[in-house]
Amino acid sequence: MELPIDVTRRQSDIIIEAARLFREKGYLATSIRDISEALEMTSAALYYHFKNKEEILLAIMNVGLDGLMTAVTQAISREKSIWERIRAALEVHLEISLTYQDFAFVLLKDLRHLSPEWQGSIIAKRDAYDNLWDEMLLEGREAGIFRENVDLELLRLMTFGAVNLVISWYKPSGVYQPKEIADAFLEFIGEGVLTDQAIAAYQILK
Amino acid sequence: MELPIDVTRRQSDIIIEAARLFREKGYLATSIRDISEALEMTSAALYYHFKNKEEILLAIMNVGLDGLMTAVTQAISREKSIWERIRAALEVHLEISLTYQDFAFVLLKDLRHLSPEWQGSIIAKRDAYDNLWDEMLLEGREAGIFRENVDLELLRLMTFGAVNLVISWYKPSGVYQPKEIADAFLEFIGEGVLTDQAIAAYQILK
DNA sequence: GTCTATACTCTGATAGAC
DNA sequence: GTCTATCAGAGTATAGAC
Repeated sequence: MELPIDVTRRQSDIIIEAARLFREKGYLATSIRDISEALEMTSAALYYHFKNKEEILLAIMNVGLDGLMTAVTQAISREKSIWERIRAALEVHLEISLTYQDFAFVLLKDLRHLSPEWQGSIIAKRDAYDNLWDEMLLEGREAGIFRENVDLELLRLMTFGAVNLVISWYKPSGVYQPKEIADAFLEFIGEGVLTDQAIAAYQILK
Repeated sequence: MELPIDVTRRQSDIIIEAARLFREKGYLATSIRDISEALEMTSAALYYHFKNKEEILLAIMNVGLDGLMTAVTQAISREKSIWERIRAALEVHLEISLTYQDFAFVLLKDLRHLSPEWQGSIIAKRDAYDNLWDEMLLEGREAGIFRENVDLELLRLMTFGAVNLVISWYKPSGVYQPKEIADAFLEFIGEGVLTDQAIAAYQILK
């Protein structure tokens, strides 16, 4: 697994293992010793690579958000129509969230364990990602994809909410792949929010 | 606030205050001293009322689940048609979850901090509640309320998922009341899962 | 970069007086 | 039923040798 930011090889090992443990046991329930033992090093050695436990949490969150933002931005830029951009964004969002489940999980659950200053920096990054979606959904509405009465912020929240639900079931070994789940999801919410015109277009694309 | 199970007055105080703190700071981040100081007593005094910290968590979960089960069961028994029973169950589920938010929150987030044995007892109780819903939704499908292709377990999961989303925004001081939110939710998912016949019936009932 | 050793703090929990 | 006093253990983090 390659991490998208400027960290040393050893830092990257620590981030990946810590994310796994934070997900498995929770941030507070995971001790510095748990992490170091899983990496077959002493707890003191960890402090050479990170200033403290909180900085490991911060690194996990930054890696997770940067990875998601980069992947979704790239996916969007490859598509021409707004409909295809939304579909691709959903698929890649799901794919990244499911592939890097530990990061997605920590991002969702452990913001409160960051000090207020760091919390602010992560929230700002998350807001930028949310904005990307809101702009895309707005463009979608202007293009007549969504019914007039659909609240777009609510739609984004429900979309992310559904994705988070999926994270709690999904096993990488299972039969469903992110693309299939994204399609099933579009189908499920489809009749509720999409216009007849959009549904017809979707049938053609499949 | 009256608690529905057999606890002393002081135990009830502790349960309510602990639930508030567990929600605010998290179970592990809340110390026995935090709870006792909030109640203006010493940490040792707490141990007269509960054997240990875990038993407080268990009591919160039992109170929360019993309260939900009782309220929803009663609401269902008051309604005649399956459609009205489902609508009433949704409304009361929301109302209880929003009125006793601390309990709902702890129930959702802190199961992992219970020892395996206690976890089993809470999961069994939760399964009984889920079953109540599944039976009701099944009856609804047999009565022709839901489209044939709707997966009922998925519907329940998405319903609870949406409710959980609401819990994270809802402020009791706000303008929206549980009944209004339940109606808005029915409207939102309505066109996706309900049959035309059910929608028509719903319009009449409003 | 990693180790040993250790300082310091906070935690859950108990004993025993009142 | 609540208190004072206290303990054992675990937690984060650091100092300094290699």
